[in-house]
Amino acid sequence: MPTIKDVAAKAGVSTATVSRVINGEKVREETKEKVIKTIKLLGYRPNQIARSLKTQKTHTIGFVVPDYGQFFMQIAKVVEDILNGYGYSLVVCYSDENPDREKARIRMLTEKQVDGMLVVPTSDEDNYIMELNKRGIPVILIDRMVKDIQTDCVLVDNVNGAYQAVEHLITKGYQRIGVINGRQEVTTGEERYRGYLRVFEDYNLPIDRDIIRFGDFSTESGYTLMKELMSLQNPPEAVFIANCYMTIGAMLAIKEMDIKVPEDVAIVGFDDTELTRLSDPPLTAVVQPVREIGEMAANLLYKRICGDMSDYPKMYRLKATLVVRASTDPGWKADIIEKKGA
Amino acid sequence: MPTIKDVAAKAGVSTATVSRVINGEKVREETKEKVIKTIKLLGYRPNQIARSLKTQKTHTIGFVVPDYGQFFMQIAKVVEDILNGYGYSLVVCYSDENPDREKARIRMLTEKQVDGMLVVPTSDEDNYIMELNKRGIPVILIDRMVKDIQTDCVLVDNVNGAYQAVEHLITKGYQRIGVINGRQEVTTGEERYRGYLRVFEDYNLPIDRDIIRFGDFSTESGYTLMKELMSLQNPPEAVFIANCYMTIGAMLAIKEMDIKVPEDVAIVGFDDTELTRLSDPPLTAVVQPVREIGEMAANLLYKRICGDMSDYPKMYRLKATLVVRASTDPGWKADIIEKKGA
DNA sequence: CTGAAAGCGCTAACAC
DNA sequence: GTGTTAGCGCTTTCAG
Repeated sequence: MPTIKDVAAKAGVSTATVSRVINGEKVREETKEKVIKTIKLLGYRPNQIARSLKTQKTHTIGFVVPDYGQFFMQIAKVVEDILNGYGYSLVVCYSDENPDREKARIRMLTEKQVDGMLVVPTSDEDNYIMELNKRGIPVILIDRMVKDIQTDCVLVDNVNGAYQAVEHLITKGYQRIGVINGRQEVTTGEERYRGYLRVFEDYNLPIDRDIIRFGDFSTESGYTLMKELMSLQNPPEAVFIANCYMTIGAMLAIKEMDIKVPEDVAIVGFDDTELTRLSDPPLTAVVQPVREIGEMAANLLYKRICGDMSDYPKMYRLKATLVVRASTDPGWKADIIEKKGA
Repeated sequence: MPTIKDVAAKAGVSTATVSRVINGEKVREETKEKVIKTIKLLGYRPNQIARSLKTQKTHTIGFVVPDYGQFFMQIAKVVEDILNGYGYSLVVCYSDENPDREKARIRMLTEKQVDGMLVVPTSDEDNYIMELNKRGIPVILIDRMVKDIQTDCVLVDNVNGAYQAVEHLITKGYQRIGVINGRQEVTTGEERYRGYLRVFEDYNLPIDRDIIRFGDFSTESGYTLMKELMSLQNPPEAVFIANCYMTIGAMLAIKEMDIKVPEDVAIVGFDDTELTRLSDPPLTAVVQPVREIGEMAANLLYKRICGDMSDYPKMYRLKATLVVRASTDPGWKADIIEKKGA
């Protein structure tokens, strides 16, 4: 690998000049051409490590997701595209919904000197986040909030999303509406539960604790809890499930128990995947604006990296949409193919 | 941020000593303790960039996947876990099945000076791969091979996988068996097609070009081609679909056309996802040993990074397994829950 | 407009 | 066992 020195020597200029050419600074046209030619000739590529050491910039940004499932990876994809466009590359790593692991990953990213970070926090406490901000590393929270912390974040209105889901069920005439909640230590989980409760309040309906369950967002928990619910003496007529993995688990349970949807129990899930459309029956679901989430987050982060803190702390609250399908509507029929978003 | 110099000064030793302590080299116990105490006191963290500049090692490895779908992300997860264990971190990026983009990502990783790379090539030609190897950057090919190239790779026996699938169909008594192939410029696509053809040869059955289609691995192509097939005057009785995204597309088409599986047409797909189990009906599929693929690849790469080239070039060929479900067997009934692998 | 030179923070000979 | 010192490859004053 040739270095800037080799280029300088071969071109008969100083390393400073070569550096200037590389960085697009003012250099006499003639000199510039000579340098560029030599660079090509030697196949020279600037050493990013050396450059980073000097400039304190790595042009890398980190993204910590709880898991590598569709929802977060779709976001990762749009984030990566946008950031690539700005000349940054993305390091994605997963926390496994585990605050300790999350902290470890963030620490790793910090040591790698990323210029900024996107994180989906696995807990609503603990604020190493502010520490990063203090250290001058911009961080954008995605999807979930951390309490008592003022920082940039891109969120979805989960209360409203859940509300729509449950209200739809009520409108459809379902009475005993159960819920499989996600992790309450995380704002999405808590907010969706809140949305569920609020419908009952607004409609002045009684709440039955028996059919309210708490899972951990995993497929397994969805499976177990759905089995529990449907084994009740008086099982729910409809169930709202607070995320996509639990919905998958719940559907597996239903399949296994030979229960008819929506005749025996209506289902409304959260998040949209191919599965929602292909499952038997296709699922009514609250769908989140994945592309927008990614765009807002990537652009906001870029703005911060560029030093523009003008509207800090900025909070985006995007709206989710209810998509009705057969799992809450026996008469439903797919007439148009819904295109794959990813 | 304190530097090694600050620590040295405060502890009253030389930077060399501090460095030795950090790197676990022999230092008098007394001195070591003093240094460690100062490190803690100052909250010192070694600057990885500086270290990399000096040692020429970044302790980072790159992974280029065609997409962020379940199959590759499951592999990424096991790879990341293993590599993390060895003190390496993983940068995953996607090529979008596009050779140019792939080249760009590999170039980016090279400039980031990764210590090694895992790549799922998007084409069976073009060998910048060897260039990397020559440059001393170990590369392991995953899932797909590059022709005329001798290098480490972890593959699945696709010919055999497809063979099992189609043979199963024949055993079940299906006669007109169609296929939706993947990209033939990629070894998995080509091999699976080869497996399909070989069954016909072995069983001395006629091949009908009409029901052989070529997609590009995408959901869209699966959708379109399945529609084409089923709109034929004489549609196939069974279809083998060469990857999971196309299977999804095909199932969407089937749903839309109101075709019964397996009564009107039997389906066997490739790769296992929750969808295979939840779709209507659950899908017979060739499942690849995801965990093993990741383990073999990560460990082999680590070995290479450590300078052990003993068995180079090593080629692993793992076996795929056929899992039979209702899409080829009307009598099938799920009795045990198949646990989520990821 | 260009060059000389001083580091960025760390490691690794090489001395002592 | 520990210190001195010369870089790793680049950017960036500061002179000229």
